[in-house]
Amino acid sequence: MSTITEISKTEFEVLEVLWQQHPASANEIIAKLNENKEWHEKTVKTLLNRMVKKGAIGFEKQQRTYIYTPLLERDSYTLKESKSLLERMFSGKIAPLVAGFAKSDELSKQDISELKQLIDQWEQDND
Amino acid sequence: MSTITEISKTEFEVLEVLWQQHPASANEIIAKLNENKEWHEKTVKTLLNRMVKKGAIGFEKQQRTYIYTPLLERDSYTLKESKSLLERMFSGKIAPLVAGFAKSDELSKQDISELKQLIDQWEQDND
DNA sequence: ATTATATAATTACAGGTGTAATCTATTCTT
DNA sequence: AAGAATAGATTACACCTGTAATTATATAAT
Repeated sequence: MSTITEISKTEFEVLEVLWQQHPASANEIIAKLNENKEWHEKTVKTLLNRMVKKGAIGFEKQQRTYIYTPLLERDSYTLKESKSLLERMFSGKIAPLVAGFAKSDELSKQDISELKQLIDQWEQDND
Repeated sequence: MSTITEISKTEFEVLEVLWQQHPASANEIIAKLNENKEWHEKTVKTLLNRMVKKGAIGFEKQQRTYIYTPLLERDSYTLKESKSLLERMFSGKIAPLVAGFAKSDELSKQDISELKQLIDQWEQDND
């Protein structure tokens, strides 16, 4: 529910596949993770365990195996993290972050058009 | 020079005041930090020490005391961190991050106008 | 029923972090 | 000169992280 939960970067990667597809067993999660890079089964199990303890995910027993589900919403978690970064390095403002990308040529035509789209939408919704 | 350096959140806070004003002695840094919240002198010294070891800051001896200087550019560090977050949670795209803010009403009229400004500038500079 | 196998729980372990206290060498006071 | 104050160096210490190995337990196979 409320995002008091702190999760680490690797824990996030595991949670990510659970967000994409849940509920899921440890083995399903491990298989999915291994599509991208090598993950040791034991490592993933440890991370799942830690996230259970942190309350970031929950599970149901399906006989001997556990079927996990996220207890944390992706959107609220990423928003919290984004706000934290903005707070820490850009006085909480979004523009300086975007300016940093612009300055070092990290923005594509596509990015710009997506941003314009968002702004248009915002302006329609507000005022 | 090249930003290989990993610094922690608290280290960043200390480095922040050094970026604002350098070179500076430990005491000057401590004084500045304490304008905002309580910082124990020993803690700050430890952090300075660690950053020296990491190569994030350097110093010159002024008799018995050290005068510190950042060896890391703020802009490149914040850009690196921003990119890292975007990579990890938004497939490297900026728009979804901004969309998250919009969705939860975290954008002000001011933010929007700053973003528009940036976009205009970008369009002028590019194509 | 015994053994092999699969799952989860517990333990490991080095390196980072936040937060200091203690030790050591030097400089300022008196 | 002797003692006090100070700056930096070293040590402390619990908790988090990344990365597993080991152990215990339950189930499947023979």
